[in-house]
Amino acid sequence: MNRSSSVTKTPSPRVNRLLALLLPLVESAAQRSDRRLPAEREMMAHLATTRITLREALIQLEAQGRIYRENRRGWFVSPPRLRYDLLACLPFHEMVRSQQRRAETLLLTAEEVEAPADVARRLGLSQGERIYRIIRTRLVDGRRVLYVEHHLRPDCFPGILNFDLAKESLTELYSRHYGIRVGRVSYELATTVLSEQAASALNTVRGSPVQRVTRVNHDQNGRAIDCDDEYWRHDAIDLTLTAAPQLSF
Amino acid sequence: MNRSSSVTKTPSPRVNRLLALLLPLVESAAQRSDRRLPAEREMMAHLATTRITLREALIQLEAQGRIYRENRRGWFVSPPRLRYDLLACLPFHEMVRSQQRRAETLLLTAEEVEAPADVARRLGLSQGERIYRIIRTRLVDGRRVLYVEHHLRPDCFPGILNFDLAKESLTELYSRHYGIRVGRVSYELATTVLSEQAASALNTVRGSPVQRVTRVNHDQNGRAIDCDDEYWRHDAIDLTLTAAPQLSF
DNA sequence: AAGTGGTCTAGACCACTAT
DNA sequence: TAGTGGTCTAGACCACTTT
Repeated sequence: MNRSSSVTKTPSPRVNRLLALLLPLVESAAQRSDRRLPAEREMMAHLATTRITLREALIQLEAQGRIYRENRRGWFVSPPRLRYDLLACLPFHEMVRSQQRRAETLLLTAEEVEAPADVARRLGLSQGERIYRIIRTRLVDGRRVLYVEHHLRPDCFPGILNFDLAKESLTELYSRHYGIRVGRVSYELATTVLSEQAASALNTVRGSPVQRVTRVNHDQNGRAIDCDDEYWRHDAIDLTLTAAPQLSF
Repeated sequence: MNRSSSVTKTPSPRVNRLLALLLPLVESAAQRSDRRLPAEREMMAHLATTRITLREALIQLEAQGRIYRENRRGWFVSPPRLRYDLLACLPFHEMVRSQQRRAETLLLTAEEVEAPADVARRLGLSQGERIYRIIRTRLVDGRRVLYVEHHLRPDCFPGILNFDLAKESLTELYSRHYGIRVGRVSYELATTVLSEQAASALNTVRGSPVQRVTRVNHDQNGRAIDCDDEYWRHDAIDLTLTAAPQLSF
């Protein structure tokens, strides 16, 4: 059988054919309540290909944001994305609820540690100064989509580690108990991969692509008070933002 | 030989070992003028592994943004990232020059076409209306880092296709010849993969991750005048943005 | 023509999840 | 314990780039 029926120089590789053949499987899995795709060996037999080749096609679909995997559990069709408006600055639970989705938060650790170099730089501290670090996993409709590390200046938030950090919004704690309101935020966005720890917190695997959102919050007086490192499953969000351009520099 | 000397449940897989072994190679390649890594088969012999396993490690490094590939040419160490301030709204050449880098633009096509559904939606047109589409590839220091499709409302910019679109900045054409200034921009950001066409324009390959930046420009009166679909090699940019949060919705 | 990465085969064993 | 995905082996041929 001829792999390329057209005159293009590059023959359509098998993976491309597979991508087309997989689409109906994806669509029918999207109808199922668990959104699960058939087992790899099943698809491999059905599509008459090798496991490595099939997996390459699946990884393509994952990179496109159409499917995702849970470590050693299987492949699933991605639910609709959450809209994440960078300038709205909504607390996570509010953002999720406002879109008729269900939010959950798991607290992994909350402790005082030495500031890593990049955190110290962003908060204007010297390296080795101590900060509060809060690590959480956040879920939307039961799916783990976000791994986030918060780093707080302890002088701004004494005793904050004693609150129930799985339930409370940090933003609300800031204003309600510390009288601090966020006056300016700066973001840094990049595509990257998860650390081993973050991957296991998201039930996923080393290689999957993620969207990193780094945020530094400043108070009303322009002082950096905390920063976040957010790692989102990239298929889970639509980052948006609307603004009038700054006229100079 | 024991692959895991600690008590962790997950044994460190070979790919992790490879990643560590590859770092010195990456560092020494970063010194070379062409920034090129050794050939895969050479590294594979040097590191005593298989090509598939080696390639998996390389793809990891690519996903981390440390190295990149050019189709069938080889692997290279990524140069320092370009800072891309979303709110600065600088024209490409200016943004690049201001960071002491060298910018180039290649014009691929400039023609009138029917608006695709998503473009029509973003510009507030009905599907099938005609628009100007300009497709360009942009380079930084000789490296192809950006594939961008512009879609323009023809009623705003009659005759714009006759300008030298490889040299001229669209933003400047807008204000100089059409008296239009951009009053508001809205962005949508996502991680995705390249189409076949975009991949070949960037000398890269189907699977490589890219950062997509979609922008809709509005004029002083709030009317959508054009939109871009930008596809950046994800290791080429640092997206940044600083703003005061909006107080309600 | 030689060398490069891109793709593919046909298996295998392992760690972990689900039952 | 059976089934799943994760990892790995040892090759092969092909399209394209470079010499």
